[in-house]
Amino acid sequence: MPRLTIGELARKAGVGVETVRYYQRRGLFPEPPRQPRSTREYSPEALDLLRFIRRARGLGFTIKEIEHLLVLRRARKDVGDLVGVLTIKAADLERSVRETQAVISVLNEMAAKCEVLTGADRWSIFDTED
Amino acid sequence: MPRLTIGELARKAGVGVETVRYYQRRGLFPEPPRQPRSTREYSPEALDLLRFIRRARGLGFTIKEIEHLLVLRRARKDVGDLVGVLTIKAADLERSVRETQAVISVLNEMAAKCEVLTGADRWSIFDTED
DNA sequence: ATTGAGCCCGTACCTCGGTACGGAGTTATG
DNA sequence: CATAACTCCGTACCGAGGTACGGGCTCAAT
Repeated sequence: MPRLTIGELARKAGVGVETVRYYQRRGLFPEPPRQPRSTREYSPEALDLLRFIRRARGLGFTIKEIEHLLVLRRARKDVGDLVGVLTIKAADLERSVRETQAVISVLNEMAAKCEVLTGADRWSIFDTED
Repeated sequence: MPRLTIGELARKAGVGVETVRYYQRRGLFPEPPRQPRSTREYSPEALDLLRFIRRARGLGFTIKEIEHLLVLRRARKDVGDLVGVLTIKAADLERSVRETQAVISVLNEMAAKCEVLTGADRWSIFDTED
């Protein structure tokens, strides 16, 4: 059972050492035992966990949401709402995509309006009518 | 020519008083003259300006980008790259939409995979293969 | 023996766009 | 004239997710 130092762990998971310490401070990541003195010794399970966190972060889950995921994950069964968590997150992202697309439309309309105006009048495209 | 206090100005533009002061500190918004002593007196042009800033913020422009827009706007002519600014911003947002959509796809695939797994195996959907 | 790497810790700092606080002075209304 | 509402200013704080710093250890190789 190979034990890892924080530096090895961080490298293998693709995050920074400071990030691991940060996750520990946040309580996302349990403090590992320390064998001789001081230096932390991580098990391969810790590496799995850290990769899980990294993956979830990459999927847009916040630290708080990951805390929740980890509670479920630690339970190791009865994960009936995992699909729910994924679809809710997907729906969240879809909502933000739609909002952004609305802004894109406005910008494109403004650009079109802008083309038919000249000089200082162009700035009128920023006017609101409410 | 009605002069406005900071509170009136902020209310009419739909932002907070502190926000106006903040824009002033950031140099986005010029300090208005002060007639008798202390209180700022804003012209209707200041209201236009503040509404412009608010509108641009709503369209996803950062403060720095707005600074740039304001330089162009103050020039009051030769705004040939205004269309460019708008289309670049639209393209930025489109890129971020595409990135988010990719994540949504992954989440949906994960949810589908999850449905055919049971118990703790479900967590394997978070595994990466690189 | 002496670099140098890697680890320990607490704490400060970063971005971004504000928001809040608190004490003092000023203005508007009754 | 009193009281409320507004304004002034500097500074601190928020959330989110880290990142950096600096002093002090220990360990291995040169």
